[in-house]
Amino acid sequence: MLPMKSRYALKALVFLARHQADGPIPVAGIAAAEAIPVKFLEAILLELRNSGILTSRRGPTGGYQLRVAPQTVHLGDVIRNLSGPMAPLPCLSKSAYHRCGECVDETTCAVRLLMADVHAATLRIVDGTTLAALVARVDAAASGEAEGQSQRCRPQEGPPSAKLDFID
Amino acid sequence: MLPMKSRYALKALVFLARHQADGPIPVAGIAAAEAIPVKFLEAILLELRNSGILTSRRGPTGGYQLRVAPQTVHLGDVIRNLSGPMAPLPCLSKSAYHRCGECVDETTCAVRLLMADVHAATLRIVDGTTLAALVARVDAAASGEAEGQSQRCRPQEGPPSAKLDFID
DNA sequence: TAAAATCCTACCGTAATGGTAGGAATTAGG
DNA sequence: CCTAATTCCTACCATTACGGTAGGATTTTA
Repeated sequence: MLPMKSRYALKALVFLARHQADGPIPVAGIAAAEAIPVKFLEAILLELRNSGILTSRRGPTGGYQLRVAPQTVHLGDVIRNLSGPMAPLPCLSKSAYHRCGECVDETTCAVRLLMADVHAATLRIVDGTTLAALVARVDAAASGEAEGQSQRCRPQEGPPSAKLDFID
Repeated sequence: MLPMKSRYALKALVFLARHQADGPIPVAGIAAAEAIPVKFLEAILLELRNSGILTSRRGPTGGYQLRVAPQTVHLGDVIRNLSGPMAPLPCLSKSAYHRCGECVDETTCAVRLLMADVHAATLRIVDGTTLAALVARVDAAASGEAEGQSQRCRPQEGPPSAKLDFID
């Protein structure tokens, strides 16, 4: 299960990406629009700011704003920042690796071999999708809704991305 | 994180698949070979038996044994049986669906659109891999270890599997 | 009948999750 | 300079899931 923290963060980021032009937006506004507990969202946006993806301004007319372009925000990094590594096994995490303890031989561990594929597939999606791409996809879902055409997730142009070095 | 319950189960099943010819194998034997807490494994194997994938015999010379062919055991079902549905969001689970509560419009929910892909990719792997295939892969890893050739997970012959209806 | 095994029920400590409470610091507008 | 709106920061807390353990009842073989 993706933790609420990450769910709320993604929702808030999509919202902020949509309202880039409107200047800083207060937490209360986002919370109301997305039905997220205010104080909880407050803490989440603070973390996102401390990790460099948001800017904030205090006082009246203050609020949060994207610091970087939505095209440069990789969703995997968002999830990682808030909820830690996503590896399904400790021995598959690059950033927080540690042996499984019970594992007799890591290179021939059945569980590891299976979950390595799962992990790789997950990373390819979450790290291969940017905030901009996600917003585009939501738009596509909104307009294509009637015709029922569910579209793919990566409408990103350019060469199929130069060897991303996925972390976790 | 894949729960220990499922990890242990997968290890035990691989072990049992390897020792199919040896008749029933007592819990203590598997636990010792795979470094799994005995009483915990006891409970796990019991569940696997109740779900129909293992047979048991009591008393001396008793133990556990595969009830079905390893080619028919889909690893996704094993995980589901022991640890419940794997959907990363409640609204993506077929077997335990329920709305996210905070979700304003489910069909245009950004989080859902993203995680749907992750979920699908995961199911394609865990439900597309059988116990037999996993054992084969471990063997491949064991022999290919020196040459360092990491091989793919599905050496299954036949057409690319007739529309599996993945559950969770 | 003794020993080896499965089977079953109950319990339990620890950590993570999903928040809430309360207030301090900053800033804009009047 | 005062007030109100906002971010920022520190604590706390209830509930649940996880990863087991304990103890014994039941079955079966030798």
